[in-house]
Formats: sequence, C-alpha cells, structure tokens
Amino acid sequence: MFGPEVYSIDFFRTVDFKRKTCSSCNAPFWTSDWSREICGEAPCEPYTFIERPPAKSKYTIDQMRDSFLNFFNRLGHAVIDPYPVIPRWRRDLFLVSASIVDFQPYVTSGLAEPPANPLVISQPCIRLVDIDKVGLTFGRHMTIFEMGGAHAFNFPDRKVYWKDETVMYCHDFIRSLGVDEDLITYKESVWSGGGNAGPCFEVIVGGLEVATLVFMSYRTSDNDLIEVPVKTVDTGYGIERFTWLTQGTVSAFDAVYAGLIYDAERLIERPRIDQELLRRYARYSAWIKPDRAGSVGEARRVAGRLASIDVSEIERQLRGLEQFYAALDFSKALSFILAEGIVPSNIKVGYLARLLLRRTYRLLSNMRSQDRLLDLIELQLRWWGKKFPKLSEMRDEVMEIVDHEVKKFEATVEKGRQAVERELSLMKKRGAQVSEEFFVRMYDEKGITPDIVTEVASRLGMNLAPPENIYELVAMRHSTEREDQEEVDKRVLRFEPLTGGLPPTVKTYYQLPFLYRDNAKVLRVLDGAVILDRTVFYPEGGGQVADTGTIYHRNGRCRVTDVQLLNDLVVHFIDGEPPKEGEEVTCEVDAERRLSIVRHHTATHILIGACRRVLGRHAWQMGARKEPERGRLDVSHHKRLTIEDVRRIEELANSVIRQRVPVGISWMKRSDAESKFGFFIYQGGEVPLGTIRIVEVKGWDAEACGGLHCESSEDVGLIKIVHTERIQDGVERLIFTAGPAALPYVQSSFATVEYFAEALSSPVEMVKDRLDDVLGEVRELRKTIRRLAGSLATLKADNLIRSSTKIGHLNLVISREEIDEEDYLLSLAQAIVKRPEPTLAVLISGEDVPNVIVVCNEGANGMGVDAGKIVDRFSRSLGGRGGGKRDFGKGGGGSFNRLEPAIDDIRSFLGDLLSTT
RNA sequence: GGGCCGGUAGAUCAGCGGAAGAUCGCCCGCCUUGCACGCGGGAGGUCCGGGGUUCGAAUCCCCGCCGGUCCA
Repeated sequence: MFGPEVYSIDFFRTVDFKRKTCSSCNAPFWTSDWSREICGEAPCEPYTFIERPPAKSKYTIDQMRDSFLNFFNRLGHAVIDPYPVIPRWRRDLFLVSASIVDFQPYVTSGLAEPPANPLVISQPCIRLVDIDKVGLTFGRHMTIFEMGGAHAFNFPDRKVYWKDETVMYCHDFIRSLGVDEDLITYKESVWSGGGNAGPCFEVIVGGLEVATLVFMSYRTSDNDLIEVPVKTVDTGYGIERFTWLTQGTVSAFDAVYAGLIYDAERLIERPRIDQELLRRYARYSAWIKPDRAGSVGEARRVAGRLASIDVSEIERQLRGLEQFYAALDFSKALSFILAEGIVPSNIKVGYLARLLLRRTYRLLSNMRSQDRLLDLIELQLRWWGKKFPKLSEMRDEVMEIVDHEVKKFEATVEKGRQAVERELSLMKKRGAQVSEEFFVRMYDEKGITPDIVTEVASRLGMNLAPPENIYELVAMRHSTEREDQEEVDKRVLRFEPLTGGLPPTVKTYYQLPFLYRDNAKVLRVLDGAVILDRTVFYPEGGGQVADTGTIYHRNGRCRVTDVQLLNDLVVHFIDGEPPKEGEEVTCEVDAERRLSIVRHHTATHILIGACRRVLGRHAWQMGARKEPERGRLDVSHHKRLTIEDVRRIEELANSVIRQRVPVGISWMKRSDAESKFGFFIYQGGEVPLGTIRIVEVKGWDAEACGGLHCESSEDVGLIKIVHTERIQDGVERLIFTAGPAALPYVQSSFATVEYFAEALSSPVEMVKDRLDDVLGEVRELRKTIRRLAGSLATLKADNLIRSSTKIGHLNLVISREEIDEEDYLLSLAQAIVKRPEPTLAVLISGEDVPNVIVVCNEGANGMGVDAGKIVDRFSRSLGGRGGGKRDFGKGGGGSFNRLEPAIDDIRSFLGDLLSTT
C-alpha cells in the first residue's frame, strides 16, 4: 500500500540497519544483523525465548509496566493514568481495544487538546474477537491485556516527533531490557482501524511481535485514504508479551499471572504436564492459528510434530491446561468490564458482558468447577485491584451482579434443557429425524448451545451431530431483519445549504439562563423557520426538550413551536406570520414551561446520584428525557426495582432538595474534568468537545451536560417517581415528576383512591383491607354458585325428566332455561342423561341470542343420535350454527322467534330418524 | 434498536375452536414401631390484561403488560 520510501528512515541509516526481505514470508524488514534471512516472526521461525529469555533479568508485569512508563517519562512523556475499559466518551465502540482509543476521535482529529503531548500510558484493553484463540496460543492472545502506548500528536503548527524518534525510542527501550539488538527486527506493515490508517513497523523479538509502531496519517473513507492534519504517533507495546519475553516461561500466563496462578490453582484444576514436553511444545505454539473452525486439532498436531512430540498422548491434558489459561483470562476481562458498572443485558456492551460471563461459566463447567466462578472473580478483583483501584472499590457490586447473572443463566439452561429433552423424546417416540433447524431454534430461542443438545440427546440414547455451520444458520434466520438507520432530522438538515456564512447564534440562554424576554435581529427567514443573531430559546438537546414561545415583530407575531441546533446555529421553527430578514424582533420564552423543564432536568441529576447510592455504582444513566410535565430516566440495574428501592431513591433525592445544595455550572478542559470528577461525568453519553460544560450538584453529582438547571436543589421542590418499567433486560426506566408538575398526578391518585373508598363504603385508610375482603368474598361466592348450581341442577333434572316426551324409545328433554351459567347448564344436562334409558337433552338459554347445548347418553348414541349434529341442525333452524361430538354439542345464534318451529323440526327429524332404524 | 419464542393449579408443563388436564408439591386417610415408598381420597384456576372474529375463544387476529433468547 505504501512505497518503501515511507519506511526508509534516517534512524536506520545512522545505526547501520539493512532492509531485507524474509525468505519465508517475503515481508520486508529492517535488521542490524546483515546476515539474517528470516523476518524473525513466528511462524517463520519458532519462539526462541522460551527457557532462554533474551533479557538480562526477569520482569513481573508490574515491573514491566513501571519500567516502560518510566523509560518514556524520562524521554519527556507525561504519564497518564489508564482510562476505563469501557469508552463511555464515544458511541461507536463498546470496549477500549487500544490505547489510542482513549484519544479518538477528538484528539486525533484536532478537536480537543490531549491531556499531555507527548504522553505515555499503560491502557488495559479488551478484544473479544480473539476469544477463541485464548489459551490455545499460550498467551500470545488474551481477551484482556495492557497496551503500553507512547503517543505524540503532531499538529500542523506544533510538531512533537515522528518516525525517527519513535523507532529510536522503541529500539532503546528494548535494549534497556538487555536484549541484543541483533535479535530485534522491524517488519514493514500497514495498520488500519477505528477510521484511521497509516504505515507501521511490527517489532519482533525472539519470534514474538512485542510492539507495533504506527504512524497515523490518514482517515479511511470508502477505501480511500485522506491525509489528516494531525499526525499521530500511535505505538502499542504489549506489556504482557514483554513480560513473557523476559521470563521465557512456557506461556505468557505463567509470566503475567505468576502470583495469581498460585491462588487460582487451589480453586480450579491445573493439569500437570511433563515440563520438558511442554517447553518443547510451547516453542511451536506460534503455529496454532485457529482462524478457521476445525483446524485447532490439526494445528496442534503440526506444532507437536515440529517439537517431535506425540501430541495425541497429552492432548487431553493440553486441552485442560489451555482451559485453565483461558479461565484466568476470561475472568480477568469480566472483572474489568463489570468493575466499570456494566450490567449484563441483552443489548450492546451488556450483551458482551453476558456472553463473556456465559463463556467463562461454560468453560469452568467443562472443568467441573463452575461453582468456583465467584471465587475466581473475587481473586481477580483482589489481585488487580492493587493496581486498578476501581476493581477493589466495585467488589460488592461486581460479586452481586455475577452471582445474580449466574443464577439467571443456570435457570435459562435448566429450562432449555428440559424443553430440549421434551422435544427430543417426543421426536424419538415418533421416530422423527432431528433437523438442523432444531439446533438453530434451540440456540436462537432458548440460548441452548449445540453441545447441550447433543449431551441431552446422548442421555436419551440418541446420537446427534450438530450442524457445523450453526452460527451461519442462525445468521440466516436473522438475515431478513432490516438495518436500523440513524434517525436524521431532515427538517433541520435541509436548511444546511441555505445558512452558509451566518455567524454562530449567541446562546443567551447560557449567559442569562433566567432571561425569558430579549430582542434579537433576524438573520435569515427560511421555510417555516428563522435564524436570529442571538436567542433565549433553548434548542432540544441532551434529552431536554426545546422551548416554545412567541416572536413579536413589525407585522405581528408568530409562535415558536420547536427549536433545533444546526451545527452552531439555533433554528427556530415558527407558526404564523414570519418576520422580515434584518428586522429587530422581541423573543419571549414560555417561562413557566421552561421552568418546569429545568426542574425536571436538575431532578434527573439528583436522581441519578440517588440511584447510584441506593442501587450501586453500576447504576448509570442509559438515557433521559426532560419535559414540562414529567421526566424520564433510564438506569442500568440487573434487577427489577422494588417498591422499597423506589421509596429509598425518592427519599434520598428529596433529602438533597431539602438541603438546598447549590448547582454550579462551569466550563472545564475535558482532561481536567475527567481527572477531577472521574468518568461518571459521561452519564449523558459522548460529548464531542475539548472543553466541556460541567453541571455539578455540589457534593452529590457532576456531569458533562449542555442543559439548563436550577440554581439550587431546593428549586426542584419535590421529586415523585410515578412509574417504573423495565425497558430492556438490565435497564430500568423511572418516570418522575418534579415540583408543581407532580400536582396533577397526586390529585388523580387521590381521586382514584377516594373513588375506591366510596365504592367500598370504607374510609380511605381501610381501603386495602376492605378490597382484600371483597375479593375473597367474590372467590367464595364463585365457589358457592358452582355448588348451588350443581344441586339445583339435580333437582331441576328430575322435573324435566318427568315432563320429558318420548319419541320411539328415546327420552327427549327440551327446556328453555332462565339461568345462563355454563356450569349450571352442564351439570343439568349431565344429570338428565345420567339415567339408563336412551335420553337426549336440549337446553336453550340466553337473553337476546339463543345459546344451545345438547347432550345425550350412550343409549341415544346407539340409536343413531349424534348430539353434535342435532345441535347444529337445531341452531341452524334458529339462524345460527353449532357443532360438537357424538355425546356433546354446543351451538346458538339466530333468534328466539324461531324457537317453536325449530323445536318442531327437531321432533320430526328425530321421529324420522328413529322410525327408519 | 430489531428479530424470534413464551405467559394455563404453588412449581414444571400438555391441551391450540366445542365439558380446564398431567406430573411434582400440598392436605386427609390406609399401610408401617417410625420414616420413606406404596395405595386411596381431597383442596387448589379472572387459562397475563384489553379489544376483535365466531353460535361458541385458553385455543384464531390486533393492541398492551410481563418474561426469555438471538443479532448489530
């Protein structure tokens, strides 16, 4: 993609490096060892550092991290604390997958200043794409790892450093570990990701790629590369890989998790494998590239053959060891994710957390240690909490969430297992073939993986092979779903070409938030909208709805119905006579409405603070809306809110109101705000600015927020949560009212209760007991009626039988019944046909529309009488329809006017029927 | 954000247009020194809610509520 000149840097010439081409993979690389023919990266050659580390001493991961940070610090890089593994500051990613993610897109695009320049950071990163490789590659891949990032941001007017220094620093760092420079190779390559791209060097030592040095110079756009003004040095040093390199242990896990492994071994089994075999095998573990399904075993055999080991002998133990490694890695990644307050869910990053937790649980259950998951998590929290305090702080929340999620998963699997067993045994009984569709359906609908299906099947004595392409089949099932597209406000966007050259609207609503009436100059009149030089109208944003109001002008007035932001212009949508361009107008916001919206906005901030304290620090705002009549706050939480939760949140929130806490608003540098308040400020989602507006309810809550607020918590008046619902798994929605807006709700609730009280003739405070009594009475009455209907039926039956008519040998009872109760009619009919002689009962009930049931006994059946046919014939003569079985039928419809002829008809029909037989 | 599946006795579920069922659990009795098993009997239901179609809906259709699951 890039020509050789891009990689040919002065530094290589000053240290006498030579550009060579690998005789194995043809990749160009740079080396100080002129005789080298191979790039040095496995699998062009095996790992050479196992048992023979090229460094002068062994580093623990903590030592490696420190020496990396210190090394670059000495070179003028400011050390930056690691960012959370969840990038709350951007919407396009779920997880931080590289150190540069911390500074994308605002810093790399030039929108925001970096916290320091140059800087160095050791950033925990999570990459779930590698999840299947973990363990198999002996630690070359981990779902969670620390990326040492030394970054320099070169602005057009301010250059820091570029390729020569970058490579030199890297080279010096590796040599500072005592590594001979002949062992280091720099492979030319191209890097692309996160919307950026550029040439890069892959730095190889001992067969292992330990760092990547990227020179980010382009933005990718539809396969095109567009040069960007800010040239970013994006280096990624694999802290774990360096640690492994210096220790030369069998796997990276043995090096990185050294102390933790000792504790973990007491929790889950670690297979003992002959160390000498393992060492030989480990050198070739680079050959394991499980990119395609089914190739794992093959790759393992190849590695075994190269190491001259018969892998089949130790395959089982090897697999056990790989699982042990993976269990360490997965539980660590899970701990880091959950410590950020992620609640497992069926959407977004919550779904990833759930997926990872389930993978970990299944892995452990393969090792028969699923009940050790919590212990393992606790171990990880304790161990890594020493360096990453959030893990210790969030211990209780994380443990609670894991415990809850595991119970949910166990219930899901158990239910699914039962369903699978039921369906399979049914299919077995029928001798039906088990289709691929069954596997897909079980996975899609019940989350039951094919291995569980086959397991259940084999217990039932069935031998099933799951479809190999199960995930493709699942994908096919979903292929008809339509893509959800970003909702763009076309109404505003269509104005974009018409507003060129206009100065940014002065946002008076920020400078004077309680000014509701002000003059302004009309800059542009559009179709149904106007743009002013300054405005008191707040445009919709951050969940706060737009202001409404009136614009007074020379030719009259117009209503402002909506206000939207278009870049830095405020667009007022109007209804009525528009003003003229250039004229001076008077704007007036609907003040009471605005005040109510503002109360709901401040209330939202108070509430999220209360939720965090009552529910736990995993309670993040997942969305919010502030209207004049009510507010809405979505909060992440793993359980349904109880009435008690709601009560405590309400009480706590209102106590903040009582305390008259001042609400402060300040503009701060993004990085200053982050370090002062933490990442909790991103409750409202991403904020695409270098300088952000912080709204602080002093001592209670601080958030990056562009909305308007009360001056003091007391101004909110009252917060009443009126309703909660679960909008997704793991997200609870609170609907609340603030201040006087609560009045209509309170009034209508009161009215309802008073209505109950009156209807139940009971004082308000007794309504609950009284209602319970009444409902209990209803149940009792229902039972009594059923009993009475039974005894009434037996009495009535005797009467009817006495007045029955005979057609041949058949007793015929036809009766119009007053009581239209199904239970009564059935018992009556039952009682009539109980007698031994052939009997047919036709019972008609109902008020406006006839309802007919016909019952007969076996004797009648023996004479050829069919209750279902009789009821249909009878109902049809009435004008309706009916049907049923030989001994029982129901029908009805039509009109009572035709009752007499219908009865005559059925008599003569029966007469004919019985005389012919 | 979207797709799919489900909601019937305390629990797990069957029934999928014509009389609400099974198993477990619960209560009573028999058997037993006692317990468990076994046997016999019994209690327990607004078939999630609301509309519609139909003579008739747990069952079919629409809306809502609740739960589960998969995908991005």
